[in-house]
Amino acid sequence: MRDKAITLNDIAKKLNVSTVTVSKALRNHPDISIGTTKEIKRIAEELGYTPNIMARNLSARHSNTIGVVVPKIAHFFFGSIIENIYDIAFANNYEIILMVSEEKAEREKKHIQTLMAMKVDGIIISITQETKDLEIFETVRKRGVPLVFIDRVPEIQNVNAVLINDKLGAFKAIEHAIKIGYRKIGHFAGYTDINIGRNRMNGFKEAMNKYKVEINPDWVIEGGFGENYGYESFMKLYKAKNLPDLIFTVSYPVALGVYMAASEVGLKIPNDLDVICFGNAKVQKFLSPPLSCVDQPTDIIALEAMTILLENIEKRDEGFTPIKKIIDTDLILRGTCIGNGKNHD
Amino acid sequence: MRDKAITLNDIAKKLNVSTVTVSKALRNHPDISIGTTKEIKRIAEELGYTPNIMARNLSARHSNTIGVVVPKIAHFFFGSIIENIYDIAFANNYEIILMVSEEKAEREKKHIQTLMAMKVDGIIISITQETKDLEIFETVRKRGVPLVFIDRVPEIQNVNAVLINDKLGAFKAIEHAIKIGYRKIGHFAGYTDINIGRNRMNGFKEAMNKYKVEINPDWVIEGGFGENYGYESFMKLYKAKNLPDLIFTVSYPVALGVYMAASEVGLKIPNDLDVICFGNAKVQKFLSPPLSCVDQPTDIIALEAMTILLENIEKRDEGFTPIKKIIDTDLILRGTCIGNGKNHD
DNA sequence: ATTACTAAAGTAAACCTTAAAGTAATGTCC
DNA sequence: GGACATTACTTTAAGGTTTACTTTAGTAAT
Repeated sequence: MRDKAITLNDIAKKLNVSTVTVSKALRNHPDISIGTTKEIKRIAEELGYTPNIMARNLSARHSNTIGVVVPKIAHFFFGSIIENIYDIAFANNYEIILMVSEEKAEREKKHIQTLMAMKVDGIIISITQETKDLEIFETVRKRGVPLVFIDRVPEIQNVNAVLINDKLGAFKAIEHAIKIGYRKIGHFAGYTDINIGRNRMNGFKEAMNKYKVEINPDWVIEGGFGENYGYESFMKLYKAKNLPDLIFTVSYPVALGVYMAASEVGLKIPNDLDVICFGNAKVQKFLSPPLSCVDQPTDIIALEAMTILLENIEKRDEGFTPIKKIIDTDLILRGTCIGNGKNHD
Repeated sequence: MRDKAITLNDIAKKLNVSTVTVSKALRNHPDISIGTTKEIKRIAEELGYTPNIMARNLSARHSNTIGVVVPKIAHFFFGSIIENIYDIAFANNYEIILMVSEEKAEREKKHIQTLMAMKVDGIIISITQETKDLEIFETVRKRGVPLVFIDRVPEIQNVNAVLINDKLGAFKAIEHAIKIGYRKIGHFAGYTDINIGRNRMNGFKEAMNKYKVEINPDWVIEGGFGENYGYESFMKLYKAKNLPDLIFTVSYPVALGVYMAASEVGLKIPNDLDVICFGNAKVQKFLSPPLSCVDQPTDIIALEAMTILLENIEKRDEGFTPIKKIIDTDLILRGTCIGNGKNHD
């Protein structure tokens, strides 16, 4: 059934030259005369030769491949970052091996091991919300595999990281909310075990403290980054008849959960309850009402991460000092948190 | 800087056994005694051995890897399918190499070549909207690489394909629209060069014909699957003061473009203009109004595709007869196209 | 005519793993 | 006690490519 793949050797035999000559010719090596090179390329084309990348990589001891590990993929933030990473990789002649951890630390660890076994030239990773065991990252470092964290970073020093200014972003959102009159502000905070959750929480607190607005602990709920968590947290407060006027959510899906819950119980956003979230997705402007948010520029994150990684790969034998980039956010105001809610009774 | 990676040989030397003994021991081969196996595993662990997958694959002449090529990734439909494919692959001990063609045929071709060079065991692909040159697929077939098309399929016979029943899905939507009273129905049809566009168009026409509703050619516009195309098509009709009462869009992003344009010019959906689309995304229920649609079950598509592919891989040397699966759709009615628009003046 | 160099190739070895075949020591059976 | 199995290894070779080194023939310089 399966045609045996054409190898350098097949071409060599056909032309009565050595394998190495063919290998060199196809790579335009000056050792080989122009005539021979042409002839070899002609035959290679004719036979439909494609190099065996596994053999090439084994010989070259690297793979021209970058591993990317993300917790989720059917999610605008990661989808968009990944797409940008692919573009840059493609332009630089790298292949991407994408792994999806599904927010599971164990799976993440396995993926990283696989990537190292595949001899990827470098790794870009955004860790799961439950990643606690940091040994694997130490192993990566020991092996000298260039590594860049994006967005979600574990508590280790001296690593490359491209981060969002989560604290300032959250601060800006809450500051704005207070300025337009809100006082009863809640925060659905995701996991504060992880940097993004923790820093957004800190930004929230800092703004509240700065403007001397009391934080009601009932309104600050931790749990996760997904829709269901937004839904459940809302319902918990609703059943307790203890809703704030504005909820600041740690992510866009959490806000979506709130939207869904609110519509289910007949509360109107932004009039009965207002929402603003961290994280921007294309569709937010199509929601009812359009959801205001703190925007994280995914293209810049991807570009910075790839730039650092490619540089590290190039200089891998010299060693390098870790780079930490912190990307600023913009507050995007749409149909929520703009002063038409309960702050204006 | 970089620790040289530990190989089988390093372990072998340390224990004064042969490389092959180590290789066998680590794979629990019965040739090796329990004691030796234990000892070898202990040392392997101690040294932090990870197998070199490239060497293993070169030796095994396959890669335990599946290539996936999609036109887009930051898009709910593909994101969701990919996520499902990853899950199934992970459960079956396969790695996924994901390539994103960005709707560019040339890039797609290059990706497929790369995947073959990487000796992937099989390929799942959804082609770009501009793919015309089918030679590359013939090459894949010749090389005996198992291949499954999903959703978007080129015009070739005897290939594996998992398709949506696009025609019937579109028919159902239009039939429903006519039954609730719509007569002035337009269709933003994407590209009809490709099966999904063509079949949805056919379903549209068939329903219109069956119920003897006239098709106004001005309202049937081709162009693409993205938001901008929905936006522009709408604006074209709006400026010509020639809008239908209902627009059936070929994709969910196109509908989003219509939403955006409509809100920009101050038209209310569904009252001034109604919309229904092909394709479901999680967020549609959060739109204003919630967008009704023809649902494509991404989990089933992924499962069917992977099932066919894995079977093909297993039986690759025996040859196999191509399988074509056609997945049925459901009409999901939310806040649009439910009989509260212009059909009811 | 000898040395020195260059162009265009070839040979050997390495990358790391695995399958297949071989070996030596021990055990089993009638 | 000779034929045959079994156990626990080892050796050899193969997978396809590349890098480093060597060879050969021809040209140029002295």
